Amino acid sequence: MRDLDITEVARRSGVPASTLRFYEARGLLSSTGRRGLRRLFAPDVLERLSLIAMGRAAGFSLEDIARMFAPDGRLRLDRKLLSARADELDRTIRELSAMRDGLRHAAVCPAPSHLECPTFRRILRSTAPAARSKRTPPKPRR
Amino acid sequence: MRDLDITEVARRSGVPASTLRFYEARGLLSSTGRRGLRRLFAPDVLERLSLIAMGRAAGFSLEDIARMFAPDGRLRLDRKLLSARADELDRTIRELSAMRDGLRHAAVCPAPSHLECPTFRRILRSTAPAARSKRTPPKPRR
DNA sequence: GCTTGACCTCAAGTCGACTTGAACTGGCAC
DNA sequence: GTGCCAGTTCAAGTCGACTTGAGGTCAAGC
Repeated sequence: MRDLDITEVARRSGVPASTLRFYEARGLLSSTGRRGLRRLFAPDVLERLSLIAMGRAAGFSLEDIARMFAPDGRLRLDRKLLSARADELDRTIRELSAMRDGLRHAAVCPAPSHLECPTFRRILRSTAPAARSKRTPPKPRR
Repeated sequence: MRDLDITEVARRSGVPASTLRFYEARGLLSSTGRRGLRRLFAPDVLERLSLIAMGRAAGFSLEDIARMFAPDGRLRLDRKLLSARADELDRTIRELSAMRDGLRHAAVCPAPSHLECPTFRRILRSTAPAARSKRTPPKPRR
């Protein structure tokens, strides 16, 4: 397969050209050359973009992800790092599950004020220490 | 109980004074007066801070949270909003669970390169569309 | 009455991941 | 050969939730 120009990569991957340039600047991607000014990418950039998306979805920073690629472009995963992130996700999942249950309860709880509902108060108490953990849950981004 | 000064609130709640001032500016909190320059807060500010922490943990923005308090300070929860957030959390939890399983697998997978592992490739494929959802997983904050 | 130290205000900085804007350039169509 | 358009660069802006810094003020202790 021929190299793809940046517009083609953007179209096929759904990743905006501005992001592709940004990723290249961050060392996450490399272009194989230019046609005029226009960047060209080897076809495997699409797989690379999937890997990056997966890394992001798993909660790694771009910097972490950049380190997962060897200079030759091969994947170089640190199994310890992956395990640690899995543990982290596990904790998060537990917290979010409790929060989800609390929200569902609050949505149907008949108590006149939520502060009078024992279930609500229990969750409130269990959240307090979690607040100190300085952990922010996922947010949809534009 | 007497009103608490800002330092006392910070000490008891674990929330930095700078954050308390910030929350007040955002309308999430209100001080009852001053002793000299120093802000005073009614004791129930502590419960309010727990509610805010809970809201944050559930993924609401400060603006959302501010709207959950009536002008008189009472809780005014929008059950629809809570349900919607619960559904959102549910989706997130499922995604994170898949990701966690993938990470655990990758951490022990014996395939020489992860790209050769079928499990890894399956997750890679399932992540791709998720990448378009523009959803960022939770990150520990300092 | 003067120093001190903790709080005050307000503007600006931070962090991560991008996006946007201004000014420029080069291949392609005509 | 020339004009257009989609690319290019680089700096700056955005978003949310705070934190930090500079300079000001006040209650309290000596």
